[in-house]
Amino acid sequence: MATRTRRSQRRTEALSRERIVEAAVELLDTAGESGLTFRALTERLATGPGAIYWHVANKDELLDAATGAVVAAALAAEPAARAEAAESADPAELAKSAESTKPAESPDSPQDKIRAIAFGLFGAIEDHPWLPTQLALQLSRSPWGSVTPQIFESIGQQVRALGVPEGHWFTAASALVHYILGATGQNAANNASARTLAPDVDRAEFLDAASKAWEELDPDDYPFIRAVAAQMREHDDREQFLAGIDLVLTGITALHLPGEQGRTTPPAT
Amino acid sequence: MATRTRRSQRRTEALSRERIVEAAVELLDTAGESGLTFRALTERLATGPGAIYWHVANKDELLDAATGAVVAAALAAEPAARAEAAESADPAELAKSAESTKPAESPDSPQDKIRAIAFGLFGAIEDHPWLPTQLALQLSRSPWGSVTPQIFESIGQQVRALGVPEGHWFTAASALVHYILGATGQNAANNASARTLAPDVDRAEFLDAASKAWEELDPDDYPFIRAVAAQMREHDDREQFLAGIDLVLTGITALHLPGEQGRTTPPAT
DNA sequence: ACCTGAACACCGTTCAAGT
DNA sequence: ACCTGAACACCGTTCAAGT
Repeated sequence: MATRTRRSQRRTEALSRERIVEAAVELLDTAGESGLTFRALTERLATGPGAIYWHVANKDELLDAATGAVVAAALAAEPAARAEAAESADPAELAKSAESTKPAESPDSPQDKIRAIAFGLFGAIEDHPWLPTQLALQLSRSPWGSVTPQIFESIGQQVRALGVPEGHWFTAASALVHYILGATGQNAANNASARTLAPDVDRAEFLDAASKAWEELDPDDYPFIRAVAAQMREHDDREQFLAGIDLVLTGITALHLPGEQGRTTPPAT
Repeated sequence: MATRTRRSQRRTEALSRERIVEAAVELLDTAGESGLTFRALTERLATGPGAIYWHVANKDELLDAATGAVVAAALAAEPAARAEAAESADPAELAKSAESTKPAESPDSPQDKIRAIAFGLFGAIEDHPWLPTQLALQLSRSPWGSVTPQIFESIGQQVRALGVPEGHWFTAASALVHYILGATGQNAANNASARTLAPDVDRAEFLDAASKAWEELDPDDYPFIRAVAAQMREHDDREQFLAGIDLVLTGITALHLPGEQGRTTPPAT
């Protein structure tokens, strides 16, 4: 802890948009969304606010760039993500789901690639819990800004590879992306609140507490949540997340399967 | 336009948390998220900031209360929502999807109730475009605050009524809620950006412009989005939204159907 | 118990001035 | 072209004081 981000050191390197975005991500990671201010940024970069505004139009653009950088990294890490997931998840659980009666599906099937993309984003929130919130904010700022299309595109390509009829591409890709972003956001929030409420306590204990809180809800108003509280206690985040992906994938597959008994709506013609 | 929110008029009514939240919603609706400030609020309510802080802990709590009020209204409007939706959607489209080969399904089936809940929230964004963003922000503030559980519960009850095996309740309800919130957010953003970019132009022209922008993306980087751009031009928001709901419903139904050919993962035991 | 409103700390952003 | 840093407008929040 001798040379801890000495500002005199940094001063030598030239300021650039890239370095600013990098510093913004670091600040978001370590100090949270409220920790990213222009003053904190200028201190970290040893400059004045004017210098930052030379490279970046405003705070929103900076936030978008930070979000974009992290998402791009997560999507690029696709192949590695699966291995990492296997490593950090409960080995017993993983083995169980791997060996059981899964239908024939090639190792690099579109399904697997979709899971890999999803897992890449899911994993990114561990280091960047602010990601889902910023994705939502960016969506509201500019719906078809740069980040969402990246995710939509990478998922969409696999949807196409899945053999989904063209008329359903948009619907199928949207359903997957929305599920992924929603579940990712939910999980980031859970993590954050686990850390905030009890920083020293581990995840399992937090889930236990949360599940108890659920069980104490008014049975008349919240019968379902109460009933589901028990499941919550012993659920594994990654497993749950994957189960949701597979559920949506099942729905998508049904769009072009011959015997379409589960369908509730006609194709869009 | 004679007596337009005269402050002297209001002064007579006593200040209350309810009235503050009501004013906050109005401000959000008319002036957007950046328009809701304590100064604008004090002016509208003809008080000082201290008075507001007597009834409300801080801005986040106020935002949460506003979000909660609007969501509660949307969920309560369930039955009416369908009728309203039928009225404002393109009649030809609706008729088409209504008469065609839909499998036998009672008029008040869980599926229909889920669609009604979803439509209620979907419809609420017309008047309250800030809703999805605030839902996301509230989620990140307190994951199991008051609003999300309300939505989760009402969807969950129908999931149970659907006959989903208990082990999948959580997954099924989560998938639905995430899709609904995601699609709702996407749509709110589209509406907002349509209004911002071209306030005088109607929705169809905006979609046309957006779809053209998509078609101009680099074909090497965005083959899927380009391919899907054409679909986007002639898509109907509500129809698209419903198609996504039905896709997820199909996936859920497959969880407990006898011939489970679409499944890619074993049940959670 | 409920309300007033001046004051405080902090924020994003600007801009004349420097190199 | 790139950077400096004081200054500005505005924000959420506090709190001693009133009724």
